[in-house]
Amino acid sequence: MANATAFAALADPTRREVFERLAAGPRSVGDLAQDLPVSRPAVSQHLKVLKAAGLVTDRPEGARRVYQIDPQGLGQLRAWLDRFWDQALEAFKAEVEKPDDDEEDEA
Amino acid sequence: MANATAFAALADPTRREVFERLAAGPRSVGDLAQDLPVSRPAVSQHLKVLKAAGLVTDRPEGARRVYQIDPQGLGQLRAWLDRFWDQALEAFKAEVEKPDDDEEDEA
DNA sequence: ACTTACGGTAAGTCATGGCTAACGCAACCG
DNA sequence: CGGTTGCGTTAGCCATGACTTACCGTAAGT
Repeated sequence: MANATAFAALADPTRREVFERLAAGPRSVGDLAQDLPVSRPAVSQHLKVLKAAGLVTDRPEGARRVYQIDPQGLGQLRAWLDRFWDQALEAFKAEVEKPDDDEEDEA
Repeated sequence: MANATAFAALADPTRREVFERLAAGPRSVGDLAQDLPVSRPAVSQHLKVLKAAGLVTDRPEGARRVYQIDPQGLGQLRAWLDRFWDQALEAFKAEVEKPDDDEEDEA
């Protein structure tokens, strides 16, 4: 499952912070680290994880390195969640509509 | 942010396994643990986390305890992701359409 | 009431990973 | 060219958490 890494990536609070900042627009590593409570290497590592999860892309811009959101990874996550949503909701409805007796199809 | 716990909950592979099994329909703890590679207490702990994240609900059924998906938690997660999707996509488009830079890195 | 089944909790172990500090490398500028 | 700036990487430390075994409360069956 490809979104396994995506979930793991977004599970970390700092990483989500980085990701949210990136959602507003492309930023460089040092720029991101400047208004975050962690060091620059920490941000760099987090970006590495986000990149591996397909959530961000990096582009070298001179000496700097600019990171930005990768809509593809986010889209995959969204697609998985949507599929899951349908399945879960269906099972949920089926359970609600059966009082306490096991009637298969009633409504 | 409420979905912080949801992301953390779904980040664990075993917990996602439990959650997916639950998506197919309500199950009891022992039932779940039976076809999972972990012990019953482990499953119980995972369910506790999922419940705290608002992803599942539990209902005592005699001596058993039946767990099922909570569509509300899943819906919140979906809503957050959707909002985020719009924001990220907009920023992404704005960056691509920026004229004074000629990079062709669009998906 | 005793026994059996089921689940949650406590304690302890072990692996994962997030963090900092220190180093190496490449790109701008004088 | 040499100094400076900006990033990535490595090594090591420490906190978090996933797991198991053992135990206890509770509900049903006899």
